[in-house]
Amino acid sequence: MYRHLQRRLEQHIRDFLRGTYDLDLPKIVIEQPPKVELGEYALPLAFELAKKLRKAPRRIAEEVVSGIGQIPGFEKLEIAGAGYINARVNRAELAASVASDRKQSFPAPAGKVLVEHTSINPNKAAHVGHLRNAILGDSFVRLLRFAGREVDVQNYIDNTGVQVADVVVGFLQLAKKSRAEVEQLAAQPRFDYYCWDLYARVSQWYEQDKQNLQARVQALHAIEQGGNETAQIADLISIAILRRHLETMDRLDIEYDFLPRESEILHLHFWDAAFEKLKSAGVLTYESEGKNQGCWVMRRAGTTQTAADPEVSEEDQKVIVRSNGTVGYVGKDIAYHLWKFGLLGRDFGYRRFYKYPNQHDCWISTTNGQPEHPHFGDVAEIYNVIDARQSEAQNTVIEAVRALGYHQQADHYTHFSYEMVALTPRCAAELGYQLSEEDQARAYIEVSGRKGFGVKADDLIDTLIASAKKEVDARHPQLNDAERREIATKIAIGALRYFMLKFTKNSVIAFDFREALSFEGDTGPYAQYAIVRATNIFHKGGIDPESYSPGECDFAKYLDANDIWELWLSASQTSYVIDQCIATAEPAYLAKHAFQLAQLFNYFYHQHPILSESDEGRKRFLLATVAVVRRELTRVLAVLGIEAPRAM
RNA sequence: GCGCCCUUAGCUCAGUUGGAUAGAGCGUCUGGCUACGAACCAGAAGGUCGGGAGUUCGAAUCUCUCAGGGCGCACCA
Repeated sequence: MYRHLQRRLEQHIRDFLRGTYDLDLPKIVIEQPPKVELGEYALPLAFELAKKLRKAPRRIAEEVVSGIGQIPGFEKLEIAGAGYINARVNRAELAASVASDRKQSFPAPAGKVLVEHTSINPNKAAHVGHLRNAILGDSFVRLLRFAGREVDVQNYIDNTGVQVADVVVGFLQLAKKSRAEVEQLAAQPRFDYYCWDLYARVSQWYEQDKQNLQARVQALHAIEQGGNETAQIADLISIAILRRHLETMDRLDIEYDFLPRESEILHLHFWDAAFEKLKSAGVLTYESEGKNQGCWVMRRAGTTQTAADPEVSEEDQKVIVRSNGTVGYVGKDIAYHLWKFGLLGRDFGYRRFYKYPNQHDCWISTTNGQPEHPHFGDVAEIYNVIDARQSEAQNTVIEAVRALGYHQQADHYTHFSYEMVALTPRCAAELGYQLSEEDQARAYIEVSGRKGFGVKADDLIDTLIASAKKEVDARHPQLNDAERREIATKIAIGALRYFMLKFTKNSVIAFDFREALSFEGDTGPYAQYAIVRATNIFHKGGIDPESYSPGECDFAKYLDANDIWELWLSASQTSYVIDQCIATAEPAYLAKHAFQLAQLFNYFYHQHPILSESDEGRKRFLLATVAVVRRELTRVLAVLGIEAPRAM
């Protein structure tokens, strides 16, 4: 509703400027005044126009205010300070509209959106860094769906790469396991933890003697070729670990629609199709001499062509096809992304792989698939949730798409980049890792799967649940254990998801148990608690919060109070904030909004006793306020993937 | 060496399109539960927005420069 009024205001301003000054500004800045007393929208417009119109800002503001006339939904425009134009909405009208939850429909852009996230190498347990990726990605999916977009969620599985090969080497060379034994181990509940340790052991083994790296090369070869025992073991491992990852993410309500695997990109020859296009478009060039002799290369993203040297210098070359004829990761990624946009002319085979408790099917790629399957790919926009370290590789893929002439697709290819999660030295010490003096002095230390250094996702979730459970046990002894566990789980998920979302994407998270385990202040449970409080008011009053309607309610009479009005205003902004989140690819703004709404509500809750209110009209109004905040906060948290428990 | 990112209160972070007195949480100190449950609320202390220059009516935000930190720059993925 807030968003709707803002657009209306903007339109009236535009019409006025065009009619009076014959001006068409590229954008009209509309913001919120520092205090609600000043109004709901602020326009610094007069400052910008002062020079253009050769008039004092205040004078311009006066002309706008007196000339613009009545705007539906608005009370009036006012001049403030040196020339701000503040707009006051009709509070009662806006409140009535929010209370009845009237939706202003905005048509969503056409076309499907593809969000790729998680994409963990299927060779070890997921850790905190992967959680940030998955939670950011899943929340963005929810944001898009809230805005009415159709979204495909994909999780790319690199099942034929070095990392899987390393664990295969671990099983064969270090653990001396047979295929049957690996199969048995893979059926164990925490097979991913076993592999976590084994992977670290293999990495050490390589360091002990560089000769050992031969084993990796051989395993990698065998896996890529397929049809042998090594490849079968690799497949066994990657499938089992993948299932574990899906289970871990399912604990956080994160689901996927399709799991494209590198093995199919290889076996279905996606690269061959892409290679032909890239060659004929001249995107790739063959190097007949120099250090990249015998390779097909393209210009690395971020490097620029100079007039003096139109050829791509060796420094700026990215090898796409190696001199032995095999294609590297970036090449496969180009092919994969042409498929995403429906430009490759080939498709995966599909089969069902995983069924979520809600009956939703997750599909996986295969060479010979089922005839009936959903249509994946062929989308209008893509978002790749991949950490910032890979931005150069991502940009190279985008540039390849662009160089093939697909400008529109390249413009709708977003590297949803985020910074890593690292551990504080204290956290590392708590986990029992020995740190060098140099590392101890750092603000944070990068997690490393190779070193087995990191906090495993399931461990973190378990710790959070246990910690929440202790609190719930103490606060709600009357509930049975299953009920308390259910509540604790929701609190734990709320805390974790919020923690990963409250930081903006380009801030490195220095992970620390103390902060992540906090349930107070700027946390998920704080917002959940506000909902529980709101619900309790209704329950104590014997009213159903979902169906509550204030009936005749004189909003105008009660909304003069700025503190309560601020709460209504904030509650009306959900769609507006969500638009901002999508436009900037930044879910953190919604987390901030949830916190602010909860904070305003808690203040209100403290200031205004409701059930004991003797004035019936005022009581209805206060209950309507609670109902609206509860509804909006629940909605906002749902977009963040957080649910409020029944009690806290 | 080249490229990208970061530097805001004791700590951890917001500040999206340049705009009104730079905000939160935690921590510290003070106060508030006979309850719509205090996982809460109120108040206090705490800032040369890394340094410098520039653009602008206006800069934490844009440009340049210096300093410090992080991450990339494989015929790995």
